[in-house]
Amino acid sequence: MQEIKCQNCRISKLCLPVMLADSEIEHLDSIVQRGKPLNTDENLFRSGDKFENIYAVRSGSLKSYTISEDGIEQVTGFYLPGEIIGLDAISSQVHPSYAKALETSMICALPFESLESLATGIPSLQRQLLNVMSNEIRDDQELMLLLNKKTSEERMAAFLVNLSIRFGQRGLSSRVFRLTMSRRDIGNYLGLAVETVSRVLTKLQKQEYILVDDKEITFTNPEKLSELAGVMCYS
Amino acid sequence: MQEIKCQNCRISKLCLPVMLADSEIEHLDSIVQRGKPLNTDENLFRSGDKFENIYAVRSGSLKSYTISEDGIEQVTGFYLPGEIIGLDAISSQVHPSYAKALETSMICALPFESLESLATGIPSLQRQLLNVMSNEIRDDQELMLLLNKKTSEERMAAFLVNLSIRFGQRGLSSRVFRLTMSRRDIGNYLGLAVETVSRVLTKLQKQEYILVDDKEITFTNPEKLSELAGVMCYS
DNA sequence: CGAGGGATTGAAGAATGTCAATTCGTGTGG
DNA sequence: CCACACGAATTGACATTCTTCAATCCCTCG
Repeated sequence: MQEIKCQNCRISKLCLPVMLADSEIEHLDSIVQRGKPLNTDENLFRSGDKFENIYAVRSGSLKSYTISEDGIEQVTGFYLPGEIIGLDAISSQVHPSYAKALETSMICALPFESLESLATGIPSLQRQLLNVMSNEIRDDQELMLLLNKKTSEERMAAFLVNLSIRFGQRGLSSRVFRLTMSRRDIGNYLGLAVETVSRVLTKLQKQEYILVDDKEITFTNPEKLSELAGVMCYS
Repeated sequence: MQEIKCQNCRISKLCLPVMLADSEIEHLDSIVQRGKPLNTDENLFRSGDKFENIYAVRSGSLKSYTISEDGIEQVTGFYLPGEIIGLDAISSQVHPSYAKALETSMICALPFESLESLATGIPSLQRQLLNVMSNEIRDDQELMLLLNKKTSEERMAAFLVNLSIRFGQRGLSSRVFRLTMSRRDIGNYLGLAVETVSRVLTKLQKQEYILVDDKEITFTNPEKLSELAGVMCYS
């Protein structure tokens, strides 16, 4: 079996190596640490952990979340292969959030110190790092609009369309896909009660926009769904 | 009158120059462009504008906002002296949001190309840039929790306490301060109707947590207010 | 086979939004 | 200089969406 390297990683074009020359990718690859797979419900890191690495998802999916003083959980994002986790810890040097695997997942750890000094010598890497962070800021602002101004249906539609596009970018079907997160996680993320998520999904099904089979979603009317979502801005 | 430079800027310790050596600040200062003041309601940039600079607030205050396809405005943040605007444009090279002055404001423009190449030679500047972005990501996630899980009172309290702390950091009173934004902007930002903002402010006043005189807010019980806010995480 | 968590569905309740009227302050033009 | 108009803010009455509580179903796992 071939060794896993950035050079032969199928999703490198969605990950940090974008825009890097072959020799530069080799440098990057040399600092990447690939551990054993993370099992479902295992934490990649916890709030309060010392910040040492940022992480790229190689396969599987994760959720990030914070827990407030009063113990309320807030899901802040879902991460698919090629996406970067842990950027919110850079300034404080301590993770302010948690990250947990939604399914068995392979993770690439990038020691931040090494990455930072490597980036000093590779402008396009430095740039890509800023790009990834800039995207995250933009997406978070999009999400704010969603949470502030949209109805439960619009939120759900936007969520599904967003996921669909991201699956598509990763070579999977954007029409049929499996949700790896629970209804509870979705509701938490979108600011809705679990029951509301359920209701909205059945309603969207009755309108024949989607087909719901437990975790499996099929788009039967992607146009209408996108329209309802108000065409979110994607990375 | 002394020329305005990063070296003698009172808020440099809150801005990009943090952690920079004197000689490095001089380098940074050399690329900073300081234009004429921005008047109330003037736009610093608009959505769709080509991305050329990021901006540091020198004095005054601004709001950033997006406008969705259906014309709905979403206020995404308020910026005080020392804070950096425009980071969400880095990856797309086009501003995805608007920025508008809430009062007469002085702005420092930092040509991003120059800043980027300067950062390559000054690791602590590169680092500070990442810090600022990391902070913004963290704060946005905090805000998400606020919008998703908190009542109107808690949101308002969190908003006021956050502002209070930021004013304090800038050498202003954290007990008495003036809101530069309208009730409409506050409501928009917090995901509340203007009327709700009004009602909540009067309610907080009746509970003797604060004193409201139009735009002027006085904290009469900061402890209770912070408690209600759930002690947000600040940068 | 039983237990438990996830999901769905129904009914009732609460928080916030919407609509409408009023006040207040400010700036503009006669 | 005053009157008027306009927008911002406040307050009340009502409507709506979503939440909460509760019961049931279903699937998985021990």
